[in-house]
Amino acid sequence: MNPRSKLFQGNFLHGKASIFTRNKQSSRPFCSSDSTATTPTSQSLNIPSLSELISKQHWSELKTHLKLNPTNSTTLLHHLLSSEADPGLTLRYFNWSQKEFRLSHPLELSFRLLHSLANAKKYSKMRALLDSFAKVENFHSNSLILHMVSMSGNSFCANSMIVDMLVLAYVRNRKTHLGLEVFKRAGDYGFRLSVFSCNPLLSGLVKESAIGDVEYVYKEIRRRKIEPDVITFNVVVNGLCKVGKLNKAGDVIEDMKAWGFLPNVVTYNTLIDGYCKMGRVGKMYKAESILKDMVANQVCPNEVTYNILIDGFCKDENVSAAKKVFDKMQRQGLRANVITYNSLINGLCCDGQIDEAINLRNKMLGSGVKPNVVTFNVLINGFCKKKMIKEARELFDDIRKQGLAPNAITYNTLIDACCKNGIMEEAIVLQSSMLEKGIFPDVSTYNCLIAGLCRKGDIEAARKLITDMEGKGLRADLVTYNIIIDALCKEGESRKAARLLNEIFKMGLSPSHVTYNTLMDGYCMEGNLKAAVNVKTRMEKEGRQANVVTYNVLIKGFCKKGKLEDANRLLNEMLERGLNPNRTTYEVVREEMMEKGFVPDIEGHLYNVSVGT
DNA sequence: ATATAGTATC
Repeated sequence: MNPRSKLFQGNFLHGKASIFTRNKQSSRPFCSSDSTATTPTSQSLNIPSLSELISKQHWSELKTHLKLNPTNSTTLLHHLLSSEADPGLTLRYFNWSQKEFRLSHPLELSFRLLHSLANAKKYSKMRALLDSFAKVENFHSNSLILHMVSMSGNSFCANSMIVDMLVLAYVRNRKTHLGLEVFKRAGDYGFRLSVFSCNPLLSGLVKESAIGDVEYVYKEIRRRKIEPDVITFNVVVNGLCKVGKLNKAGDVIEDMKAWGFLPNVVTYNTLIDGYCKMGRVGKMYKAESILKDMVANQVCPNEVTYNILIDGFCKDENVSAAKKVFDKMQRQGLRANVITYNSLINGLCCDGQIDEAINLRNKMLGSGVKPNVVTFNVLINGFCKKKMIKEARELFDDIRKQGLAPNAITYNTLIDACCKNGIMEEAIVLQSSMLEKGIFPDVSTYNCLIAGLCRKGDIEAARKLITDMEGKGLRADLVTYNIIIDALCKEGESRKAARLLNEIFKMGLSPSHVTYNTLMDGYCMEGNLKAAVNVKTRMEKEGRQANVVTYNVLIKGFCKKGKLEDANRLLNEMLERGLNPNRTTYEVVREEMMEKGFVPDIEGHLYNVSVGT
């Protein structure tokens, strides 16, 4: 028996620090575990000759020696780890034996192997081993795992490295929350993590929109004095922007400057995109002022910067401003790419300028930029919005001629158009043809069809389709519920619709703005303004601020009942909260208030909206 | 390892 494993066992069983562990670590959380550590018994095995077989890589011969008793393979691993065996070879034996005998060696041995690989600087082998570990790992508690890591090796550096790589392995295998848990525990042990794990962890948390966790990790990076880099800050800024915490995103940029890091083009682009997508009144003005800041700080805008602004202006229903940015971009010597064209073509389509959109597509072809399936999707959508189904179908047929393939979004767009134009049969045919092409109808496909049936007032058929969909393993999502709620409201069954809110929570979903706004609209149509206002209160209690549509719905409801003073009060409240009135707001006010001789306080502002700023 | 475009519900 070798001294190392004896020490290991004593240490493990009694929870005392061995001479190999630092005093600091003796207070680590102790786990009484299923100690799978086996005491090596070499009597029955001829270790030297087996080691010889491994070094010669005579696997089949080795198999015949070991297969009588597979626990022998673990014993052999023990010996390899305790001897001077080459770690690379031990790793090969480790992988081979696990696969050959369909077993998992004790966790402790995996980590001892990692330590010996670390000593031999075989970092990519460590990553691969941890990656396969993270793939199957679900059941061990991370406190046990960290305990194992710290017990199975004596180098603090190697411990930190292994934990760092473990976080990365979890994140890469889409187990972000396990990665986060290890990150937290690593703090208890004092292990030093690096940007190589922290950045991907942050990025994974941003993708899951776990913004609270992003902020926690960011704080911990500062507290634990982990060296960040520009990317660390950029990811955090992105996370904050995605949930609309734009001021906090600005604070992080100030932090980074104080830390000695200069914001780069990605930092600025991220913040500009944040304002474009989540900003309120004057957001595009703000976006352009960030662009000016960026230039003043000698950071040169790139294609992405301009693409973000073009899309921002288009979504803000200001295509002419988007066109100006498009021209400016080319004057700066930057080439429009497929995303630039797609964004602007989409903007034109949404604005009803389908001919302009086609012209731009031709210009795109002329300048040698190849369209992709998105280009087709936005144009098909443009034609569909104009009820030009024939043209949309022609474009659909062109996709394959261009050597491209339609995707689920292409089909969904067409299916939705058929449903909206009363040709449900066509929609069903398209749905089955997508199956033939190996593109699986998704929840959106069903939502289009369900909405189509609801529009016809056939809620029963819609419910049947939901059952059908769930039979195919697709779960109803929030949009599905919103569609049903809308249908019930339109049938004058707002109370029934309201009961679906509880069902939404039961499904582990949470109602969105659309859900509440739809229900509010239902109550307004029934003339039950009190119930509608209660929905607004409930929504705000759930942490969802009223948006423009909320106000439009309520204002319309109050106007219909002749309560113009109340409608006016809501308009003011909307502006005070920094919300931008849109065309609908304007139309509601024009038609419902002005006609009754009532001039709302914000008429001047609405006038600007109506003519376009 | 970070930033940009397209479908369905109000």
